[in-house]
Amino acid sequence: MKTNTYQHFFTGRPTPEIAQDLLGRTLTYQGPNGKVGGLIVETEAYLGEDDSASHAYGGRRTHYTESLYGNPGDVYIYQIRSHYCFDVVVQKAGEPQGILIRAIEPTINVQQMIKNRGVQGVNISNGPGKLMQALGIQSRQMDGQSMSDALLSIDITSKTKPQNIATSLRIGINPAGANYQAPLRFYVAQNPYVSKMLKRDADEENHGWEM
DNA sequence: CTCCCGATAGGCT
DNA sequence: GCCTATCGGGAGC
Repeated sequence: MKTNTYQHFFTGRPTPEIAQDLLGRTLTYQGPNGKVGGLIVETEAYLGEDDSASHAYGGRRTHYTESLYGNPGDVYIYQIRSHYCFDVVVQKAGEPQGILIRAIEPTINVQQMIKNRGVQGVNISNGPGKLMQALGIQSRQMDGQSMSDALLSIDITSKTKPQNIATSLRIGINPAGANYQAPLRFYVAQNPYVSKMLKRDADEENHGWEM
């Protein structure tokens, strides 16, 4: 049962562990121009009410953040400036933890994603707003839906194993107010589609995946 | 390549 | 008005 599999995957272990386990799994979107998607190469964990960087900090629960409080495997889509970003909701309902998908390596219908973005190369999807534009998602329409029946989903039945997983502080959060200085950003070391990637660190040979 | 700044949209207090 | 889990362009190294 797909629903139960989702529940099992997205609950019952620490959010940072789930965030790492998402690396190398395939994110797909069944869009109006066909299926598009790629391998997840970068994630960030947001730990809910006690995490000052979380939208649910201090129990903040509004119409806008409501879907963070939903079931494990639900979609949380929000907007920052003119960009849309995507979280997977994790942990049990009512516990507002989430994992931000920050970058993917395009693998499915790459030409369509190039078209959606208007650029080629790593800039197709090396950032949370960019990957959403690459997929062709430019609204909050799917916010609150379960991935088990949404057009947007993650294949949790298989993954391409990263050779090495690197960690860092999260990007773009206010360091002064952050309760969590912990390294809650995870990425596939040497994968060129990771955001803020230095060119000299990118491995053009195997993109950081196990062979 | 790295740093810095302005643009831009929507929801909150 | 204020804030933000961003992006892309431009200046300077």
